[in-house]
Amino acid sequence: MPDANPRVLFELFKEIGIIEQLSRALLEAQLPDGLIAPHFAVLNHLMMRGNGAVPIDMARAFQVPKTSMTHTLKGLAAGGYVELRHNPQDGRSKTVWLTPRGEAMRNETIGKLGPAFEDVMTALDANALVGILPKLVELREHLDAARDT
Amino acid sequence: MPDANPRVLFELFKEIGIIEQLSRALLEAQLPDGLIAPHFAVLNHLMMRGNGAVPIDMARAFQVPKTSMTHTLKGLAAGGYVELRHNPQDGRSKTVWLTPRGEAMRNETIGKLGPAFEDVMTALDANALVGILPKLVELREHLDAARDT
DNA sequence: GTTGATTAGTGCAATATCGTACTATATGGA
DNA sequence: TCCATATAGTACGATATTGCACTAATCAAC
Repeated sequence: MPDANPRVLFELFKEIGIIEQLSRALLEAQLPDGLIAPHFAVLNHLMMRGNGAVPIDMARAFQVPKTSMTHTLKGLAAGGYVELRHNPQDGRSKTVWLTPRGEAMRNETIGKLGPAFEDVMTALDANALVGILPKLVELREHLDAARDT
Repeated sequence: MPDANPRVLFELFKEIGIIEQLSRALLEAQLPDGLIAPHFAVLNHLMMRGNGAVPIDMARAFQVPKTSMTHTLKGLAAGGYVELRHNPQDGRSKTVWLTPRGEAMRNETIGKLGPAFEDVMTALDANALVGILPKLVELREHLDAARDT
């Protein structure tokens, strides 16, 4: 009979916290100097979800305050990785656009992570690893829903 | 045939990052004003691993710089949750001791988290959730080992 | 024992996160 | 149209994180 005590959730969250820390370090080791994980997350978001996103929408997607997003975008723009343009639909807001430099950096970073990622996949039984993803998604969705209540 | 492409690791780490963020918010909502997750982690560590730990050892356990540990301990000591004593074994270092106030606060915080944790356990099929823990431990251990190379 | 190298802790500076307050723009109802 | 309310972005201040440099204590080799 498995241990279904809520106490194991502490273990689960502790492991997740450590993995987050280690994977973030792995990513940031590949990023250009001065850029950190949130910068990369924005580039990736623009790439996957479409260029020209509005800052407030990204702040909501990442669940960070809009002031944090302002700061992150300022860093990316200073490095020439994104370009901020006026939003023709709404004079209060802007739109964020990947530059070729930003797109290239994002792709190179992913490429640099390849070997480490392949290491994980071969060392840990890829199928079993992929198998836990749905459960993590479920957990994330539950926490996300509970956040409002 | 499952998707064993290393790309799914991005998904995995992304979910883990979000869960870390949400669970940290859940914890910090229960902590006294001015205390955050690292403070709680120290109290918990002293409780589980034994009172009187040396700061540098905790810094290593949490894989944070020793300056960060100094800062965290200063906050806990200012609130009266821990007490710093000289280390009779080593004049360079100190030892960290839970106060009754610190122990009580840690226990109360865990108590306050109970309902939310039980929600998760009932909503998500506790057995399946517990089942992913070994795989997460494996992943953490692999990343930890790869950190040095 | 003396001395050079190592280690624990902390002050300081640079940057990150985020709450508050403010400005500019947009929206919705009279 | 006009005006009250809401929203997007940012400046600013408080606190967190962390690298560098320094001090004090320890350790190791002689």
